Amino acid sequence: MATIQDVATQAGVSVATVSRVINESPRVSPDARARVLEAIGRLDYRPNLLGRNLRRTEARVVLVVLPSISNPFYARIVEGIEDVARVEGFNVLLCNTGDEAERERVYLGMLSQRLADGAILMAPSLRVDELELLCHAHPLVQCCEFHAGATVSHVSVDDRAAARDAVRYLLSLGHRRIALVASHGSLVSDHCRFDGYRDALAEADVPFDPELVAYGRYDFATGRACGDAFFALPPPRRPTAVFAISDLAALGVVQAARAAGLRVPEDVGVVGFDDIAFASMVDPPLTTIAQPQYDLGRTAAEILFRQLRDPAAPPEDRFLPHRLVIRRST
Amino acid sequence: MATIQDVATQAGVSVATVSRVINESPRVSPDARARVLEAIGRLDYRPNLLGRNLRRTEARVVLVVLPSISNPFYARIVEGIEDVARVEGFNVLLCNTGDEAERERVYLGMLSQRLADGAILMAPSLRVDELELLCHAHPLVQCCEFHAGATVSHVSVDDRAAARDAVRYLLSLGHRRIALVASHGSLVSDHCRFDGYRDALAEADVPFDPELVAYGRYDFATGRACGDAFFALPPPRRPTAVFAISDLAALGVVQAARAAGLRVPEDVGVVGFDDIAFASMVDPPLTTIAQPQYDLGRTAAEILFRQLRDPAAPPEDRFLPHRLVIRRST
DNA sequence: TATGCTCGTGTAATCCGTTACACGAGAGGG
DNA sequence: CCCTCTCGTGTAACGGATTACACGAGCATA
Repeated sequence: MATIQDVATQAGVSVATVSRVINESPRVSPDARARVLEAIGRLDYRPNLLGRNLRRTEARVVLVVLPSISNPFYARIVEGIEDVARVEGFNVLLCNTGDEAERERVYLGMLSQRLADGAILMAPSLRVDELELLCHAHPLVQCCEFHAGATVSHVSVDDRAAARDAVRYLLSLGHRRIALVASHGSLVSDHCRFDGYRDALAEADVPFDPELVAYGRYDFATGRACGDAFFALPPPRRPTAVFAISDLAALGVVQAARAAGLRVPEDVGVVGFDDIAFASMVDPPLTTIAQPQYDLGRTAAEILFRQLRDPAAPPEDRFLPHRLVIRRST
Repeated sequence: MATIQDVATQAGVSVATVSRVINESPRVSPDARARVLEAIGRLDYRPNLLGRNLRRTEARVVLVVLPSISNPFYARIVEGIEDVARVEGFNVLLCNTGDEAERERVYLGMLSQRLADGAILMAPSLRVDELELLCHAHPLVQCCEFHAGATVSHVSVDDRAAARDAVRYLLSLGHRRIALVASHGSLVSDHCRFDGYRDALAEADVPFDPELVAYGRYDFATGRACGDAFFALPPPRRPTAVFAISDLAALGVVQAARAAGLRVPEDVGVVGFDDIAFASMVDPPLTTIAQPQYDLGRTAAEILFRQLRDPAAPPEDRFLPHRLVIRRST
């Protein structure tokens, strides 16, 4: 593989001049530039970026840390991040943590090892203090999920308002027994969506009934299990509608309803959260709170690059608008 | 940020000794080792991997090139690749090409720029000659899709046999008007699945009817459009079953059937391909050909690392077993 | 003609580890 | 007591680029 030295020799100039041509410095005579370009072409020279990166102390890589890329909700966000990163000349390194804090730590260690310049965290399993420490040393952005109170940039929808909108809508359809598939992790969306649910009930003077809240994760199995529990309740206590913390969980609820011999939406209404592509592919198409996934990704990346350019920039908290998408599951 | 020199000074040894400790060379006295480890701890030293990588001329990165991570079929494969890469100490760089050959070229350029050591291609849009050229210079594995005849390693299921099994199964249910949602790209799965379809029809002496084949891509919209066309046919000509080239397309077909007032599976049977997680979450759960996605990823990675260790290793062609998963859409 | 610019270019230091080679000390054998 | 080995360690070259600094040439100004 040709090196910059080979090009220099071939073109009859010094390595400095070759480097200047590559980096489009104006201080190169047209003549020298032509000879260098010619040599580069002849030798099929491509700069060794390991050398450049070492010299510049940058990797031009951003970490995208998430529990699992198999969750289609993240996939679309990643595309938003990638599109911004590409125009900035950065690469996206995918970091599946499987929700293990230790794997997350290993990946984030790449920052201090200089293999990455910044990171976007989707659902941090790190403790707040670790996060804070880290963000003093490296550009960091939380996307969608975040630790409330941490002085780390973040971008997300207003989860509380979004959940409130979803439940208000169910109330407006006349539902009074509205169940919630929730999660009690340490992330804001867990709390906020729960709070939004209670907000809406309180507004409508519908008493909160703990029997109508089941906890789990954000996946299909959780929805199925919670749904099974809800629909096992005898008719007066059984919910007539379910608000699920994610579309995946909502799909599980729909399946549980069918298994219990209930029709959606006639016997039970279901609302999801996220608006993944699948929400509109299934039958019945899912009513859900749409998160602007692609824009969440883009925005997170934009904030990250701002911090990369100006390390002194203060952390930003950005909220993007959500949207209630009414389909046929309600 | 501390460098190896700082550690050396702090520990009262030379940088060589520090390096030996880090790389677990046996030629270090227990005493020196202890002092070095102590200094590393005190300074919170982490080796700058840019320096190491330059010296070793490796990036410890594998490229995973695919059209779109939003397709859940790929997501699971990526996890298989990642799990193997992690134990090898490699990172996975995600390369969404959006099916643009140019973007694919840019990403693969990272190989010659030393930012990556090898690549796994999911659905190459490069020409065969480019591929061949590339694989002489760098370890390369094609996963799932591949250019037939290219002397580049690959791992996939036997697409032709798989499609044959799917159609045989529909025939065994008594279907005679079996439609196919196909694709006419240059990839093998396009051809092979088509061939398998014809194989099965021929075996059963069912005449091939071009009216029952529609072409598109692998996505939901394709399935919907092709399904709409099929179900617009008047009853004697209308298919009683559809075999779709992917689960996503099958989902589109199911939606089209519903839109046409047809019940699945009573009026029309649908079989997909891939067995993505969603196939079992929808209603009716999809009968499909399961590809061992995770293992496809693992195997591709294993072949890649074999080639990385021994660049002279001959290309491998590996076929993994598929499986007909019968659910309720047939 | 001397002075001071600008311009183009080259030399060499630098980024940070890794490792070939050299060297001195101590052990063991003859 | 000398020779040979092994062991632990250090020095310095090296990987491939970037860039501060220096320098000579050419030109304009005084």
